Amino acid sequence: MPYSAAHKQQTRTRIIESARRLFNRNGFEAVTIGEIMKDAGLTHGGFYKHFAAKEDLYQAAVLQFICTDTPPRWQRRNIDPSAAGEGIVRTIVDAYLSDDHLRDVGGSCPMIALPSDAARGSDSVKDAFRQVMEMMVGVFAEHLEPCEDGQPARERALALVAMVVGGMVLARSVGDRKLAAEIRRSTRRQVYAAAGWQR
Amino acid sequence: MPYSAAHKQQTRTRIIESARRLFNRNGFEAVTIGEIMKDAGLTHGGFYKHFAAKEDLYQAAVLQFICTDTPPRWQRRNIDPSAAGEGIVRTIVDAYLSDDHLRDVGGSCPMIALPSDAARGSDSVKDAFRQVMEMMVGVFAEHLEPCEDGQPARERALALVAMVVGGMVLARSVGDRKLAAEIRRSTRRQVYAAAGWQR
DNA sequence: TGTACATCAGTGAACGCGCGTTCACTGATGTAC
DNA sequence: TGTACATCAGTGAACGCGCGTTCACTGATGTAC
Repeated sequence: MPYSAAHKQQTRTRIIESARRLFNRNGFEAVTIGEIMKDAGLTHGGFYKHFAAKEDLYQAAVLQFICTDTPPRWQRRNIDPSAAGEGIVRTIVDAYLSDDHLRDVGGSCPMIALPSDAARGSDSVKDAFRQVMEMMVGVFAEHLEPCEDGQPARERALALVAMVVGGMVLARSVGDRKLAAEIRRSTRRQVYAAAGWQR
Repeated sequence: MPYSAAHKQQTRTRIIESARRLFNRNGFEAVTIGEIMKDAGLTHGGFYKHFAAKEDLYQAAVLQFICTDTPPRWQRRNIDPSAAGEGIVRTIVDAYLSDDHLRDVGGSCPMIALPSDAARGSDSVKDAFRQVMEMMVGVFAEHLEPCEDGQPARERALALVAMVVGGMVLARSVGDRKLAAEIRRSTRRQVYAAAGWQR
């Protein structure tokens, strides 16, 4: 067996990483196989040794966000690894709504960078989106204190995720930097109020 | 002057309406000039008598949502025209998060159908997005009761818009109908709680 | 340890195709007389 | 009122271009002896 299985796996991962970054920036349609392969240090023809078709990359690129060993800078810089309990959720919310995340289009969460692309995509892309969302909802629900009014943790987690995703999606779409900052600030305050946190 | 100015204006509007519907369904990139013109009952060559380039349609198509005389069915069926005060906001929120809106991709709000397309678009598309958002924020801020904790009306309006947009964007992206319904339900309850409404 | 071999990841020219845009034209319509 | 004319919205063939995909090939590598 020439070229170890590990070598092929590494190349495949490199292709997916390049694809994720480029898709995040320009969408599924606008990015070409040639661009992805060039970014991965290869030529376009080799693509089909790893994937049957361009579409097969979409799901892999979305899932890469929750499977990667190398989280993007906006996560490393803004998520406090020593946080515990509700602090975990709080530090994730702050990172998610951070200026770093807004600007890091290539490394951003796919729910922010590719929502309308996914909505038009195949069932497999949508399922990848579902997995990303469920992961975030799961972390939120696990660490949020139970609500005194009896609201289920999952319901509250879903609403908080919708809030931060909506805030970032709008901030990215409106263009105006000041307005984008205002949207993120308002969203963060509302999340804090809904979760019963100070400040 | 052959063909009245009104006739040309009508044709132009028809093209924009077709474009808005098709863009909402398939995104800016995937829709062809030929498809749009065919949908408008014309042939592709005539497009350039109305627009200099395909890209010029993007802004017009987004703005059409807030300039049209014929609102989509999910608005007509779910928005109560007799509502007053906070009831106006409540009826808009219910319509926005309705099953009708989720399913009516072609007639949906561009903030739900085209967010990632807009984020990658030109300044003019982003400005159209800003106008759509500001219109919704304006209506919310105008009719929401002032908050006892001193939160500015605009800040609360922005957060509520982020919430309903985020809920719908996620509902459209995950594919699973039941999960989409759960997201919308959780979002609606959180909006109601944040606005201090009953139920 | 050295060598011949088989495998298959990666290369790059070539393919068919459909896109956005152009352009010479056609013919419906408003206007002048 | 009727007719000749000028305008320009709309037509459809044609264009260059770049895409996704294919395919004959090359050559780096692990294995057998």
